[in-house]
Amino acid sequence: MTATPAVHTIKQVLSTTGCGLGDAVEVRGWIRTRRDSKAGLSFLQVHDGSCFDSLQVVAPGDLPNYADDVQRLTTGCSVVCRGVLVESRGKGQSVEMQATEVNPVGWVEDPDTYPVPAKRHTFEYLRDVAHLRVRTNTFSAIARVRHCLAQAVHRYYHEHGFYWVHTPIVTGSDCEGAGEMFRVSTLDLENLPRDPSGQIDFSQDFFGRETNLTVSGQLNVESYCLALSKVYTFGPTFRAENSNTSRHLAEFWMIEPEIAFANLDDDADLAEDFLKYIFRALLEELPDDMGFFRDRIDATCIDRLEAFVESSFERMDYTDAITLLEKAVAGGHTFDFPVRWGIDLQSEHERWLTETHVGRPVVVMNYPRDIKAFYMRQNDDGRTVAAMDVLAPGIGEIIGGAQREERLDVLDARIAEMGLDAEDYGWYRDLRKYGTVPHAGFGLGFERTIAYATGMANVRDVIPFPRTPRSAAF
RNA sequence: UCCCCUGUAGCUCAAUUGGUAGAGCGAGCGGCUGUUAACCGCUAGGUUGCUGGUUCGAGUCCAGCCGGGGGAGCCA
Repeated sequence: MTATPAVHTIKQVLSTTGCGLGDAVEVRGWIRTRRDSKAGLSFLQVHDGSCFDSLQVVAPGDLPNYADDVQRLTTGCSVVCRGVLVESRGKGQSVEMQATEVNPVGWVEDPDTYPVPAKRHTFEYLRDVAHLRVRTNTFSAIARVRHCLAQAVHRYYHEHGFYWVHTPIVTGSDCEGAGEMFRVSTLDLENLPRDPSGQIDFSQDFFGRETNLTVSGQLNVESYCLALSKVYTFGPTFRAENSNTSRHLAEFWMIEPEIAFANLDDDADLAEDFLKYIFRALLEELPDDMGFFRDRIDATCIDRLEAFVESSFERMDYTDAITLLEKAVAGGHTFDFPVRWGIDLQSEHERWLTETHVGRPVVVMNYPRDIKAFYMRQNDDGRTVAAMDVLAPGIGEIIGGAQREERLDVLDARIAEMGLDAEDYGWYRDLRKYGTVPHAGFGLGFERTIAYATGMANVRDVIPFPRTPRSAAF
């Protein structure tokens, strides 16, 4: 009576960790391809998501269910395989399983209609079958990269003394900045309650007020920063902007650290150190997946990340960036949008700075106050604020951050100047009344980070189930 | 929201000045093979996104609608 073989992941089997050649093991997964040999055996490529590579399972023709089961296996079927690990006699893998049992678990009922057969597909098509696209090489690799980077984010902050703060998903609308938001309501859309003046009566809504999905955890995380010193959020955020680009999602994940007793330079230091840390982790932990992206998606992605973690970010003042752009124009370069001090940098300007002029990430700092948000700290020159954007080649703005205005009188003046109602910012102003300190933070778009790291061209393909205008299937 | 491109077999694409809708891949069957982007043969598979218009005749031209992609703006 042979003992039941121990269950192993394909990652363990291929790296012979916890098992070795000659061991009897069990693996569980899905068929990628089946190749029959009339020598009387079949080769099954089995993947289970534990690593990039699949395991070659050699099913001999004398298995009792060879004709009834093994030869009917098609791409997508799930199986439990038992057998002995042996050195492969073929090329393409060093270890394979000589199977003693191949047990189908779930069949593909009609191989002709299986949405992801073993052939090339466009990413556009695969978005229509997002529930199955993760069975492909590309999307399982993306899932592992996403996990790796998310773990690295938490590890970095944990190791550096930051606390992860769970800021709310549903927020009162008062303290949010500009930008379209998704309303959260339990009111009956067919029969909205009205007050005497005919306005919708939100006092009858679930929260007794207007509420929306968060567009940023920043304001909330500032409050925790001013008690815990170093904090961050990492969670979903929602923008109802009708943005149709390869860089925007209606639902995306954002990382927002906030540090107390800190200025804009500290903020830029943090951004640089943090990004290098997570990319270094990715290069070290997922060489196989990154190798796939290099070979099939973007030949330069590994070189780019290696250069990224080795070189220092270029830092320049907005004013100097404008001067550089003006010199480029004087030298014959043409932009669609004119360059002058005071404009917000257009995508073409940012691309020129990071791709053409510098060739690596650039931190642009100290923007004109008139084009930035009310909470950004005013500089002594009276015309700029301590804001920064990190621009990366190929993806554009990846980080937006600022030192926050910690002086109540200056903040109030700014609120009034922008036509906002100070009453709406009561709790936020309290943070300046009671033990205020200089503090700063930034927001990093997680999907843009993944796209940058892998060379994937569209953020819709680096999140499992993308939400975009007119698209929320699954 | 604006500009451009686009919609033909399960998927990726052909189809000349408007004139009988094709191929590759995938799938099924057979052959061959310790195979691995396999290879060879056969077979199945289509109201050409929808609605209307022009025409003897529309995949092709026109209008509207719907979907997809790229860019811009906004931003992360």
